[in-house]
Amino acid sequence: MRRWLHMKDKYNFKELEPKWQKIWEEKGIYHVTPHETKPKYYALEMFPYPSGKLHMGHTRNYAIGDAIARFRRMNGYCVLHPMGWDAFGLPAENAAIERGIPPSDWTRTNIDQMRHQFQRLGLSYDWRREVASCHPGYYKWTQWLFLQLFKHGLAYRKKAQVNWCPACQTVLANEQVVQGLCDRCDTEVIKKELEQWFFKITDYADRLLENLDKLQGWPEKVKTMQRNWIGRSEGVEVVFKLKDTCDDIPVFTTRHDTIFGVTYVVLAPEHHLVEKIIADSPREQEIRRFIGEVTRTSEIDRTSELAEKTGISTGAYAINPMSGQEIPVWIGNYVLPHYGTGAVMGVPAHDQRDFEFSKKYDLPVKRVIASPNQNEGMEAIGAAYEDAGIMVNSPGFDGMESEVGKDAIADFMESRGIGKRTINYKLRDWLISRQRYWGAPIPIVYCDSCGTVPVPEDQLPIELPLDVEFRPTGQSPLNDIPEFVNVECPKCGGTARRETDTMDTFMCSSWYFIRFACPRMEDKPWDPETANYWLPVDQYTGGVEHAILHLMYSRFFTMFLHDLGLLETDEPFAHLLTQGMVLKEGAKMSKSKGNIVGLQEMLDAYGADTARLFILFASPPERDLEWNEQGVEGASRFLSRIWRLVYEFQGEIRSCDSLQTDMSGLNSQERDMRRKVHATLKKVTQDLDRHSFNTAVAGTMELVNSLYQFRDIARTGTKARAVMQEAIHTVLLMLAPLVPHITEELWHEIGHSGSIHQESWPTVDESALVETEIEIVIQVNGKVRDRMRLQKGRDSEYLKTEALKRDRVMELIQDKNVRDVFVVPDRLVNIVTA
RNA sequence: GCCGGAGUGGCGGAAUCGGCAGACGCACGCGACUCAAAAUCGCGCGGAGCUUACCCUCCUUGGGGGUUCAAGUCCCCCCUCCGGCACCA
Repeated sequence: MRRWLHMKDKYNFKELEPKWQKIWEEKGIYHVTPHETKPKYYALEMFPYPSGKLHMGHTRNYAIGDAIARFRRMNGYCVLHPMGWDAFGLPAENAAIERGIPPSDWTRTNIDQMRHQFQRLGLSYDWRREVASCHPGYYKWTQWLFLQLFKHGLAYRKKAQVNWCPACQTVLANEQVVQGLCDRCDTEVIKKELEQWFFKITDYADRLLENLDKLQGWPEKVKTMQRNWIGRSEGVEVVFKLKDTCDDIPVFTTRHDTIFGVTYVVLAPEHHLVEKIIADSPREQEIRRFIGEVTRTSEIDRTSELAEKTGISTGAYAINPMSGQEIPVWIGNYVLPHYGTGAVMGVPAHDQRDFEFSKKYDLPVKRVIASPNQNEGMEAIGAAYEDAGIMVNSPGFDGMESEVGKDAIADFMESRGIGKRTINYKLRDWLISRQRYWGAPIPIVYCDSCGTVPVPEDQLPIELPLDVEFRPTGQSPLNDIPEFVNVECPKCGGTARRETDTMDTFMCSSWYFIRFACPRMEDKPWDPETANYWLPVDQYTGGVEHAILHLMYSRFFTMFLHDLGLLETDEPFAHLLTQGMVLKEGAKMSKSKGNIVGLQEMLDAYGADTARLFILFASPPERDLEWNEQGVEGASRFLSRIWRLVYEFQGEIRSCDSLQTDMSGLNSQERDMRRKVHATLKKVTQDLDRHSFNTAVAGTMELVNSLYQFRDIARTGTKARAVMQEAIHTVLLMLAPLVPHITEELWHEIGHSGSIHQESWPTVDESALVETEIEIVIQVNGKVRDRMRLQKGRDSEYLKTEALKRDRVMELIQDKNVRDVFVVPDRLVNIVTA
């Protein structure tokens, strides 16, 4: 009995999915090494935190990434598609505190579980390259990177007002504070004065900004978010002198054209001169009370636009360096200590905020910009005039257009040494210390005689001790381990103390995409030649929630490494796809809402291919996706439909020993069918290329529907059979990147012995697309009124005459004059009547 | 407030360059198969009117205006939703 007769009549994913997963793994068909002749392609999805369970958001991310990787592979690229674990972080510590499981064990168990789920999804990773950021072989190089930054003056320690999350018991970077709340646990963040490690990302502010224009493959949305975050603004820093003490009060402004309109100066309550000014003021107590109130206010309340602007006069005066005028010095709650110089000049006539402040405290308003349109004073309007205009009341600059005046004033200030052109950023340095255990230790030692000493590179990694007592105290638990803390100074050999803070986990994830090039290299973080072969990542796929944090830190690292000569590229990700969320009943799936659809349940009930197909079909990747159980049924039904089609024809297909390639002499039905096959192939190829998975699936469904209609004809002769055979091959190949198991199974059922995933993408036979006859739409006054079938390629004149001859057309235009006729060749004729 | 993105049948969505709106799927309805049900296969499916044969006509892509022979697509104004930023001097 011949083997194919054993083909099951029903699609049984439970049997075939594990079977192929095992074979793929054993044969290592997704293993990759640099290839001399093939073009390279680096497909990457954001590596997950090993929480223990994959959810639908993960599934979507990885289904999209896998489809991209597989499609490129079939198109002749040498594809790097790796996966790893962002394995340091707080949940492991919390699990340890709650359940007494050491973070390393908890993390390892979770990784094992999640890797198993990844494998059950049939994702085409080269698992030999797996990395975990908590592995000493990995974080050795995270620490090495810290040392390189330190060596180049980009890692430094300073005492500063920092964000402290009382729940997480650690400091946070600015990027990790969202509307005053902790990004991770939504607890209100408080300010603490602490000495911490920072990375000087601000040195790269301009490049981070400018390079965005080069990133053609990034969504505009993400680039805009980064631009806003960097917040570059051009202006001048102009120095006001304190009247009695001659202390400098530098002020940053973008409206130096309004300098003659300054009627007061406002300092942030935290400004360093405040102490000096109020020290012997008769109103000292009153002022201190005000400052106390402001600094006690939380960051959210203080920076909320709704918050009332309050201030207090210090009684001191400053001198306007341009006009020589004396103006009062105030302290205001709305002046932020960490932007610009922590002091602002007040121009109530031309800044709405200053205008309101001046009204409240009865400060003078002095108009220095006249609106070009109207001459009446703005006092009557009750608002500041913030637009450009003509300068007035500005001796030496009167009559100038304010934009021109800006330059003139900046030049004047620079020539007199009272101010200089300056660029300010909202971006601040990246705070990377964390007072927690489960992270990469900072490779620094403090010595009484040598000070801050970097650990020599040959002593890396500084390993994290594994048995640790957990008490969340706000101090790193590493403090309690004398063997860890007490060390010899690497410089002088004297007694020294190790830094006990660990690094922000975003540090670990800012370079993992490079490590994948050489995941097991021991003497170097990577081999430059290999890394330069693979990088940059050609297509990066992940959630938009990382638009700023992870994506900007990674760009910063890549630029830095480029500057060191360790990488050729200075941008890590050439193309970025940010996939939408998976929703249930319109809401994000979350534990608290209890609306999570677990992957495990999906895999058990429908299998990996159905889950993947539904997720890709239901919505375009960037858009949010509403989870719909009935939609999943539909996806499953489609796969069964393909299964039955192949089942029905596998005898015929196998009986042709080789693929029929002679397609001459087809009758018209066969030709139409074949045209549909190649037209679909063309469409699906384009769709996958632009990541339009939903339309690619829809197109394939349409083709399968047509093939069902063609079934009876397919049995009428060898030519028809050959068309069906080619069609089924094409369908399986087109779907292989999306649903790898069923296509592999059927590929073997129709007589192939090699893997479908090592096949080449099919080629469109352009000759099959040629249509001799075509339908032309006839419009009268823009409305479709008739259609005609004609030979393709007729000229406009012919189409026009033919259209006007039609009964239907003559009937409609009988008593009217034809004013004009528009012809789109091979498409439509529009007859316009008077 | 500012900056993005979106708004299309009962639902998810399609229309890639200004040229037939509603592909494909879900749901629903009808038919075939069946003792029956499920599954499957086939057909129908935006709304209204007119015919209740086929046809035909009108309306319809958040609302209003415009450009054009022709607009879901381009321009102007407005509404709603989502995301980001938000006293940044």
